[in-house]
Amino acid sequence: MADRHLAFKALADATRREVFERLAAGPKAVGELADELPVTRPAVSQHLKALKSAGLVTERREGTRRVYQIDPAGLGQMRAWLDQFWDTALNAFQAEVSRTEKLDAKHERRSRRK
Amino acid sequence: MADRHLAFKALADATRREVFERLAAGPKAVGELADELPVTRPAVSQHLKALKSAGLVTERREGTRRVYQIDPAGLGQMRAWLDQFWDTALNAFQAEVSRTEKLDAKHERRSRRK
DNA sequence: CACAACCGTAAGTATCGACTTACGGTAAGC
DNA sequence: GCTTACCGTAAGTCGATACTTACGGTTGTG
Repeated sequence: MADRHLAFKALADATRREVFERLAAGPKAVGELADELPVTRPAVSQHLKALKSAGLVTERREGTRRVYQIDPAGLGQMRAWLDQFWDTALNAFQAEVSRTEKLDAKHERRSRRK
Repeated sequence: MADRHLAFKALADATRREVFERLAAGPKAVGELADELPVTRPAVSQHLKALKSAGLVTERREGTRRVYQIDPAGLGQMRAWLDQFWDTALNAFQAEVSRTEKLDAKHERRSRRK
């Protein structure tokens, strides 16, 4: 659980990302979040459930309230994957650039010859 | 254009992420990608369109073929946002941790008193 | 000038998903 | 105990979207 797929899918929705960003400022209860957002409380509840199963937030009961909080582990894992992916992509990109430059050099020689 | 929303949404789909990851190894044509994947060529074409408008890949015509390639800029922008977000989230998290520790200390004193 | 290779788009379909209202359940205040 | 506050889940609805097949358009090849 809490794989990349769920994390990306969770952050893909605008409202859910909004919820997540508000939580980044500090822990909040469900009702508080719902008051700040243009959706109903159950909608926020469902979004929080998705974020939780993605490993991005944690839940804590505080009396009758449900306080949600960001889980740095989820973000960190996502960031780590993105970093690793960034390396291979950049390498492939630069390899392609140098390959193209060689071709350009050939063309250069050819056009200079005529 | 090419905002975070489009990038996250693009990477949220499993097939599209698969396409993107194959492209990370090096540039490929549409047909090549379709051969390696369990979907038809038009489907791949549509996914590439989404990735392109998200700023994650670039297109290049090579004869009758359409070669797609990763655009490091898109990934970098995404990574930058995640990094910035990571900072604020971690700060809020640690602030919450120290706040909780204070409360725990109070409880500690109280229980030691009885 | 056909012919073939390669591809994007249109159109249709079926599933997914984000939202709502309605309901039930648990903890705090009087 | 009874009410109030706060919340999660169920059920239903409607739009988004990920696929498919069908079609047309452009570029190399004989």
